[in-house]
Amino acid sequence: MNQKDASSATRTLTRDDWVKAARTVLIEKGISGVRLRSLSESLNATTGAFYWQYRKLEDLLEDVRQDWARTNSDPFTEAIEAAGPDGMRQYLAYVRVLVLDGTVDPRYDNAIRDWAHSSPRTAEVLKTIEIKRIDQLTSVFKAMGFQDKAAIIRARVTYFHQTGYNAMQIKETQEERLRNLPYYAEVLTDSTVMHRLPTPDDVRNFLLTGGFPDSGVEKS
Amino acid sequence: MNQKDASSATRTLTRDDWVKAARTVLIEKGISGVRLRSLSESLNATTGAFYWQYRKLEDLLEDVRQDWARTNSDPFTEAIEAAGPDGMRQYLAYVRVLVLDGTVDPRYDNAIRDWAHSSPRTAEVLKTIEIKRIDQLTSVFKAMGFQDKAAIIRARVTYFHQTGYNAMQIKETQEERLRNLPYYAEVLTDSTVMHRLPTPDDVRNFLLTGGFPDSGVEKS
DNA sequence: AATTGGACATAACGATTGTTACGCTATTTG
DNA sequence: CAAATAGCGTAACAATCGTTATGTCCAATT
Repeated sequence: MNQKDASSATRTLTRDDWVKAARTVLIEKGISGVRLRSLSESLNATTGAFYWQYRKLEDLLEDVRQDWARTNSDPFTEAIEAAGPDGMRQYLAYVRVLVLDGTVDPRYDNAIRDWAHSSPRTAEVLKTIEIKRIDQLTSVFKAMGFQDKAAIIRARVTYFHQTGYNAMQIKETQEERLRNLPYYAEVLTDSTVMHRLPTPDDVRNFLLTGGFPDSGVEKS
Repeated sequence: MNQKDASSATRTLTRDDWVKAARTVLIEKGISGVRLRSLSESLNATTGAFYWQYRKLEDLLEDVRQDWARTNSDPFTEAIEAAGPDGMRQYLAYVRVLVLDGTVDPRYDNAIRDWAHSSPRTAEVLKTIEIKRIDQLTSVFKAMGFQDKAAIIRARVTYFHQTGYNAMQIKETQEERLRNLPYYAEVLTDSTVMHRLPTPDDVRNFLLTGGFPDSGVEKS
């Protein structure tokens, strides 16, 4: 029943293995599913192996929090910064990461938010990241031409909307979601440019190219 | 150390006492805080008292789910139905329950949503209620004059927005929230009528009276 | 070849969980 | 007044939790 498989070399679990395992369980079962013995089982190891890498469970959990802070925020930051100075292009980059990229897992956000209700430290990390995200969106809407107050409000509605959408585990195909996008975009950005995109593929291309490559994005 | 206080009559705990205690802990500590012994302590009783009222813990938890389904949904239903046929008045009634009434506790919603991630039965109850709520909001926006598709989208944005707002435990005074309301309302309903309300008290009165008592609500 | 140390497995500890069996008491019933 | 039952308290059960002490094996070093 011992591990003699997986090549002949000595198995060496890394901290990253534990973080990945914990993240998977956290996402699928919530923080109450993150137990030392089941974690160890999923890695074909025992609790003794864990305490070789970590001094206590809390240390692993802190690594998970930091992992989330990076993997679920950096893609947005990078995409928006790469979109240039145009606000609408920045917004489209944001939506592209949300809908088309596979890098960000919204269920990870949900799990962290749930966890935050029973863990002050998690709540602290969450709050820090959320303030960063909303500030980011605020600057996007300012770049679109909205005044300070209006930009803050739209950033909040956009972020709350996304949070609520994720929290509800909506079952939609990507096609449906792309088809609905112009309607959401109209409410959130007050722009109707995306209504000129009749098919989901049009919407997809629009997001991937960052808007019409010829005319740019119009604003009144 | 026995109970000889609280008048001379025999203490008689009801199922409702247990439900209320469980709800309080659920809201403040999450489902992982709902433990038999601490529940019993909060009622100055022991676990033996619990098993006189319930066969098992799950039976109490089901009562909590049903309690939530009622107390956090009925007020919206009643307010909207009492608002008459005008869509904007219905929307204002919805917002009034949300912001001014004290009957609905948004943290109760959060707790249930968290719980749903680790409890399939809770997820089932939650989904049922949420479909009901969005359908309700959809009919409100239809009454406002929006076409089917647009009404559904606005209902979702509104509900997701509310869900996200609650999930994030925003710290705002009621005054701030009232002051922001016209901006949110503009985005969600595409109406600027509430911008004529300069002070929080104006917004409050507007919500309580269901709109301008003289002119009604204008639509193009 | 003998020794050492890294990378675990094994097993047990105390604490806490839901649950159950049983004992007690005050009120009601006959 | 005696008996019965409702309404609990008490204590122990097995299961599970994080944690620790100790044992074991393979690889690298000397």
